[in-house]
Parts: sequence; C-alpha cells; structure tokens
Amino acid sequence: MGYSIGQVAKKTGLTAHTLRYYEKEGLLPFVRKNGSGLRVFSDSDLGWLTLIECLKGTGMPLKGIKQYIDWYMAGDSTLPQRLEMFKEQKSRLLEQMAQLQKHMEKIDYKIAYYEEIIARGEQGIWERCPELKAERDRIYGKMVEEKEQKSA
Amino acid sequence: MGYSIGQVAKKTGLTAHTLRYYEKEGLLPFVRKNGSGLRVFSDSDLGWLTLIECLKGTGMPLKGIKQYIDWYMAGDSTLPQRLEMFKEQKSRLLEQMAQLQKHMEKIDYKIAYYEEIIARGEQGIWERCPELKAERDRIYGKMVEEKEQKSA
DNA sequence: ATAATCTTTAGAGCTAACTCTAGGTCAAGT
DNA sequence: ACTTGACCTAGAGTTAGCTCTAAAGATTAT
Repeated sequence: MGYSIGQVAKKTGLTAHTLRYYEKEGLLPFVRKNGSGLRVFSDSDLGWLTLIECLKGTGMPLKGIKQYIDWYMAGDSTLPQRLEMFKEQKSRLLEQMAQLQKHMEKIDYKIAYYEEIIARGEQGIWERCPELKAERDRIYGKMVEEKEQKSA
Repeated sequence: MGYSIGQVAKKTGLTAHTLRYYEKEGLLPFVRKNGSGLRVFSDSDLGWLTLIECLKGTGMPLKGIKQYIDWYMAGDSTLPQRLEMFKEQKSRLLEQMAQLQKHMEKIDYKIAYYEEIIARGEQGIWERCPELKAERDRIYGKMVEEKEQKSA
C-alpha cells in the first residue's frame, strides 16, 4: 500500500533524485512522510506520476504541470481551467503527431534512397528509380514551397 | 539563388543567432561566405536545414545530427552508417508515435471526465457514466499493471 | 552621403531539467 | 553491536540548446 522512493524509482524509471526534484518543484504535494521522515508513496501518487509523465511526454514543461496541480489543489472553482488545459494539450498533441508523420515521410525517403544507392551505386539513380525521384520532389519540393509562402 | 542569414531565419523560423550556433556546432559546413564575410545560404543549405529540423524534431540531439553530417562529409564509405542511422531514427519515431497515442488516450479520458463533472457535478459520476469508469480502469489499470510487471 | 538596418565575431549569460555530493539518519541482517 | 544499504536535506554542478551583448563592418534606402 505504501512504496519507498526507491521502489517508485524502479516502477517509473525515474531516479530517486528526480522524484525529490519533482517534489521540490511542487509536482508531488501529496506524498506523505512517515515518522522518520521517509517518503511513502501511495498508489494514488503513482497515478499522479503517470499523469506527469503523460504531460511531460507531450511537451508540457514542469511549470505547466505545476500549474495544473495548483489548480487541482485549489478545488472545484478551477475545473474549467483544468479542462481547458487538457484541450489545449490535446490540440498540441495532434499537431505533434501530424509533424511526426511528415518527419516519417522524410526518413522513409532517406532510407529508400540510401538502400538504393548502397545496392546499385549513385550513378543514374534518378533514371533507375523515377518513383524515388518523384518522392523526393514531393517531400522536398512541398516543404520549400511552404517555407517560401510563409516568408513572402 | 543566395539568401542572407536573416532571410533564412524568416524562412525557417529559427533565429540568426541559432543559425550561427548551428554552424559553430558543425551542422552547416556547406554555407559559403561572400567577399565581405557575410554568409550566403544556397537552396541546398535550406535542404540541410530541413533535414536538421526533421532529425531534431524526432528527438535526435545536435551531436547526433553532427555525426550524420560528419559521415556525409567523409564520403561513400559511410553510406551504411548513414542508412543505419535513419533506420534507428525510424524505429525511435515509431515508438514515439505509439507513446503519443497512449498519451492521447489519457488526455481524451481527462477531457471526457472534466466535461462530465463540469456539466453535472462530481457526485455519482461513476454510476452516471459507466463507460467513463470503464475507460478509466482500462487506461489507468493497464498502466499500473505494466509498471508492476516491469518492476517485479 | 548618410542614416538605418543587417551582419560579423567572440564570448558571456540563460533556462530547463536534471544529476550529483556531502554529511548525516534510519532500518535490516548477522 | 555493527555493518550495509537505502534514505534524508541543502545546495552545488552539469548538459543541451539556445539567447544575448558589444563593438565593428557591410548593405540599403533616401
């Protein structure tokens, strides 16, 4: 029912140092201490850590996470802010995922390109692989266009 | 055909400071300078910046990007390393995307949860919304299980 | 021509998020 | 009782990736 900081470190993959740091930064205001001053983490604390991991993993800085926790501590009057925060985080997440898709296209192109060159050499690659050239033009050309529109 | 550092900054969204920093770190070994010492970026340099953005955006540190550029400069003997690098980056990217999907589930759950509570209050939410409770158990319970397996 | 704007370098400064150290306390095994 | 290992606090140190400054030279607009 209660976990030591070391056990939580193992469970979460964070170090004990990092857990203490998070606490110092106000991210774990729920963790209790026993009579000897040792931290005792509950299952609920593990839940908080999971949420922190989620927000951190979707690019929220620790300050933003602390803001959420402060809102939570402040009670029901902050429900709208908390909802709004998750909605914003969701839209950021959708953008991130779209961006990663685009990056994936470029990386897939590079892999196809290098495999072709390693297999058959650089000479005549565009004549040999018109579909690879088309791919390059699509990915590369599109990006340049976007950039130029942005700056124009 | 040639762009000043300020023009490139606008095109890419990076600052001129950052571009110089990248050059100093060895990420832009191709950028020429004109007779007065001013940098002149070519379209090919913009292509390199796009690639750098892609690798950075998929979590590669600048050091790793420099390694790729060093391999490129070293010539054809490093083709296999470069292919390997992109393959590793692709697998990291797939992991990232899977992770973001999981995070999305948690965030969607939070949004549904807060919307329900804001609309109708906290009391009796689990009786009122059994599917929300099931969602919570699925997301939350699954995570706890995984963590415990990992640490056991 | 001259003022405003850009660019140059070298190097200092900054922020986020850890990461570690020192010196001490606590708990479990022998 | 004693050793071993986990834990405590306060605070210093580290790393990545910028971000800014100062002083000087280059470019552009009027």
